[in-house]
Parts: sequence; structure tokens; C-alpha cells
Amino acid sequence: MEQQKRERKGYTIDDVARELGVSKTTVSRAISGKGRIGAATRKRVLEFVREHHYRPHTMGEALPGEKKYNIGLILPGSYVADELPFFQRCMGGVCEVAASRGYEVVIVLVTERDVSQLERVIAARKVDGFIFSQSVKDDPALERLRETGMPVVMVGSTDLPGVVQVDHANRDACRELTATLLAKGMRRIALVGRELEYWVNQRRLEGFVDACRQQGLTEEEYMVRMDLRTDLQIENAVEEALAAGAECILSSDEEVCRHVLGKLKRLRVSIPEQVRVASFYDSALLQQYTPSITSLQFNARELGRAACQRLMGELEGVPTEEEVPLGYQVALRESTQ
DNA sequence: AATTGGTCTGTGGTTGGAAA
DNA sequence: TTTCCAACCACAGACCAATT
Repeated sequence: MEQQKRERKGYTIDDVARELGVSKTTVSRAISGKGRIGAATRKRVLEFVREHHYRPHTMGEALPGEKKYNIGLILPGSYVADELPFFQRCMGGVCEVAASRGYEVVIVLVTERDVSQLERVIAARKVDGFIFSQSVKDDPALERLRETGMPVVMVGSTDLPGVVQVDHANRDACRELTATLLAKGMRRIALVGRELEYWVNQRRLEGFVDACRQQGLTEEEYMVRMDLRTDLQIENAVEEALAAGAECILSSDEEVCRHVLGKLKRLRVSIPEQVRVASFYDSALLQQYTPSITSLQFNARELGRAACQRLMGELEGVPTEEEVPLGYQVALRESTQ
């Protein structure tokens, strides 16, 4: 009971003092650095504080234990422009569930280098929990979030243990689309995509390789041109793939696919006659393109809903453990006929 | 009856005097 | 010298009486 209370409420200066068998005076001095305190005691207090994610509160901030009925939705500041449709739908799902439970959603933009906005939201205790999206490897924001001990639900993948994750079956989906293309008789398929630091790109690559290996293809036959950081690199990869006799160019996402299509158009390469094209992520543009582009359809709104439901479960102390894998559809269109 | 303004209480954190 | 007690601050919310 007492234990549960502390877990819910977070540590106060009194809790820290009691745990260490010191008075709260000592803890306060250790943290502020002001006043008379022994070096050894100070070190002991600071170590405990770091381990137990204690943060002092300042005036005007929420008192610990007070629920704010806000949740933080963390979006990648750098990727937002290109992936806007995805995040917009995902956000819609999050807001829908949050609103139905009486919560508001606070948008927090973070980049790999700048987590100051996140720091402020944490420091001011503006939210009860976080939904995190688009994790990169060794994500500083996610690490920081875990240190706080606040409930976090991850949209997408991460290798950090103990983080609740909700994601599309990316690997399975990419394996299925690739296998479908292989079943149509294509042997030389090239995969092009962005940075492998993004877990989603890693998963898509894995799915692609899975399918190729299942068909007994060697690395000579299928081509992987991932980790492309500039638009020029994508264009070069397209030329290389064509020169190597690729029958199909697969893009790891919609944004990459747009560049591929642009390059093919300039090269006057006809789709699907001279080369087939497909994407691991769908968009309105790919559907309406001439020819329409084969791609994987995911329901981003459903993903947002699922993530928010998981977080609500964590916040209300109701464990919702059923891991329902979120579905996908392979949309075969003209570009791979 | 509704609004206003004051006091009281409870919270987390800080600080000076005094004890160990 | 180090640590603790107790008073203290700033704030929020509850309560209640005075005022409109």
C-alpha cells in the first residue's frame, strides 16, 4: 500500500530523507549545494536521488501525485515535414482516445540534439505520461524519458528493455510484400531507403531480407541500398540499380519512393514495363500516381488509438496486456504488373 | 442567491539556531 | 564540523462570513 502510494506519487524530499535515514534538511542541502553539509553525505544523497529519479518541485508546478490529465505526444522535429500524413493520422487516433477518457494531448517536438522542450514538460510536470514515436538507436530523448520513471508507450520499435511498444507488424508486412513480388517471378529486386538508425527502416530491411533468403536468393541477386542520407544518394542508387539490371525498385517509405519516381521520370524509364516500383509505405500520392504504385497500407490512426489505450491503461493502473498485432494490407497496383 | 474576500489548513521545500 | 529541529515561505484549496 505504502509502496504503491510512493510509486504512483513519485518521491518527495521526505521520502528520500526517510529512505536514507537522514532529515529532509540534509537532502535539501545536498541537492541545492547550499548550506553546511558533509561531502560524503552529499554524495550519498545525490547518488540515491539519481537512482530513484527524484526531482525537486518548484513553486507553481504541479504537486507530485496530482494528476494533470494531460499526456505528452513526442514527435520528431526533424522528420515531421515528410511524414506529416502519418503523424497526423496517428495523432488523430491518440487524441480520439485521450479525449474519450478526459485527457488533453500536449505536443512535444524533439530532435536528436535538442530535448529542451521535453525537459521543460518533464520539469513542470505538465503531463502524466508520454507517447513516443519514431525511435532511433540510442535515442537520447527516450533514455531521458525512462530515467524519469514516467509511463511511456512507444509507437514503433526500440531495443530499450522495459518500454511498452505498440507497432505495426512492419517486418512481417515487408516480408509479405517482398515475397509477393518474388512470387510474380522477379528475382532482382533493389531496396532503397533512408538511415538505418531509425528502427522502422531496420525492421523493413529485415523483412525484405527475410523474404529474399526464404526464396534462396543470394546477396548478389537482391540489392540493398539503405542508409541513403541525401536525395542525390537516392538518385545514384536508382541509377546503380538500373545498371545492375534490377527488375523492381522497392522503397522503404513513401518519401523515398517519391524521389525514386522523380528520378525514373527524368531518366524516361517506364513503369512497369522497364522496371517495377513498390513502396513499403502508402500515401495518397502513390495511389493516384500514374501508374498507381504497389505499396503496404497501414492504419496509422488505429496505431495512435492502440498506443493511447495502452498508456491510459498504465495511467489508470489497469494492465491491458493483450498484444494484438496491428494489421496491414498489401495493395498490389499497376506499378508491379 | 451569488459573489467576494478573508482565514485556515496542508503541501513541498528552505534556512537559522542549536545539538551531537 | 556535521546534522537535526523547528520555524518559515509560497501556494492551492476548503471553508465561511460579509457584501453586493
